[in-house]
Amino acid sequence: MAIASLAKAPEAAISKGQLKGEKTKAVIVDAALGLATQIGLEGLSIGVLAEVTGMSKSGVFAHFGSREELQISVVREYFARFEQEVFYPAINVERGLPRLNALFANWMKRTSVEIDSGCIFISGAVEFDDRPGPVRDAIASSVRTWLAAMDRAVRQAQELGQLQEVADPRQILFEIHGLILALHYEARFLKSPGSIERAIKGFNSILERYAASFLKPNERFEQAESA
Amino acid sequence: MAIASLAKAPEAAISKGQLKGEKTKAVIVDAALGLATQIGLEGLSIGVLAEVTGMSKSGVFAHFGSREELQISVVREYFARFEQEVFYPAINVERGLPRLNALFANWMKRTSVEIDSGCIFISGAVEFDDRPGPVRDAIASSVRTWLAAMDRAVRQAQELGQLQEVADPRQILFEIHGLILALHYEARFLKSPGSIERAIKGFNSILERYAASFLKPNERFEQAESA
DNA sequence: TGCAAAATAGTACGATCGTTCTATTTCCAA
DNA sequence: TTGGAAATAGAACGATCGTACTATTTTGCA
Repeated sequence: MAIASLAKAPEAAISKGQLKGEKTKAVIVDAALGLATQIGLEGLSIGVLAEVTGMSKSGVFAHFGSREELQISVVREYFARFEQEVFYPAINVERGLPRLNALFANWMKRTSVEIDSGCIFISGAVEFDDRPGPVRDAIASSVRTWLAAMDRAVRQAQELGQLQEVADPRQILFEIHGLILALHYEARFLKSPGSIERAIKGFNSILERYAASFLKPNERFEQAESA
Repeated sequence: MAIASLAKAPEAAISKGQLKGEKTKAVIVDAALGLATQIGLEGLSIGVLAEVTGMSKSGVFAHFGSREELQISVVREYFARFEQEVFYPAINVERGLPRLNALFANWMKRTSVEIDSGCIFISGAVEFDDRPGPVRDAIASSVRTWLAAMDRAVRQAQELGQLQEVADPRQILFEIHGLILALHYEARFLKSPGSIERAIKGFNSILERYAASFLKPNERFEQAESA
């Protein structure tokens, strides 16, 4: 089960039973994803992509029909991997705080990696701020889908009496989102050390502040591994 | 007194006693700033800038000698205005929590405007993540200068016994920075309503959490105007 | 094995980019 | 007012971009 209807499974299904074209398309998207995380979706160029994959410009182009369609494919693939790394492993964890912890832990793990590689949901948001169109829509709906999943986890923790019922889940989510964005900004751009620890500490502060009662030690976030 | 040594006063000193060239340079930088906030520093094009200002491409170009130098001029001008709007009005406010409140209030006010216009410190961070050079340096040093000013305000509040001495100022700053970034992201990109209120609420939560004692009502942040 | 279809390559286009070079215009102080 | 400097314009450059159009090669089923 995907987070929502946005996941397009056939995308980038490496090898197996697919026509040759689908396979090389997956290869191209994979290369494009690597490029886009580093230099942004707007930095993507079909010429460079052709060079990297050892193909001709028109050969690459033919798979997408337009640069915009290529960008959309990259966003979809990025979302699929995000789902795979961050969301899926956490839904096997017990509902409530444990799952919320797992979701945040996975999100942190991915953001930590992206300190070096970059995050399309963040760079894409800046690039397509003021530029309506299908690419912007793809990014925005991906992010909204993910934030909605986090929102559900917060509400479940409330229903289970682990977080205050009166707290606004979207307020909690807003503050968590801020921690991730600050981590990305201060670590990736400003290169200031200790950012990861500060994000973790901030998350624990939020949980403590909204906790229905005092938390047991094992319910606190300690760079926990998730299934 | 500037925040630090970064402010280059002569930049964009409109009219008065300057050679003609300096005046038109200021006009160009002003136009470039308007463009850059919307489409980013990388989106700046000398051709478009010439069109907007009614000059020739080479006429515009001659003032800077390179596109990179133009971008640096824009960053400096942006910082100068940020200083003018956010920093200066707050240093006349009483040290400690009042000043910290004023700094945050002004920062919020500016960020609120930038929900429509864009912020170069945020878009620039994304654009120059992985691109070393003088433009990146100009942005990073501007942001660091501003964050250092905020850091000083937090420490002063601690020295005055208004915030806990044991608290890490950089932790507090990290969380505040996250609120601003979340506001920018969720309001400007996701267009989700209520973001401004959530940022304010988050700021008050931070102050309450780190407060040395219970705060009097007038020390809480309520969209306060600053001198 | 053969043959249509799919996949890839080759080439060329118009546009835009930053930059250079040279000419022209405008300014401003002597 | 004039002359040298400063400011601006004009035209052209090589490079890169996305895309269209036409070969050519490769694939996979009958």
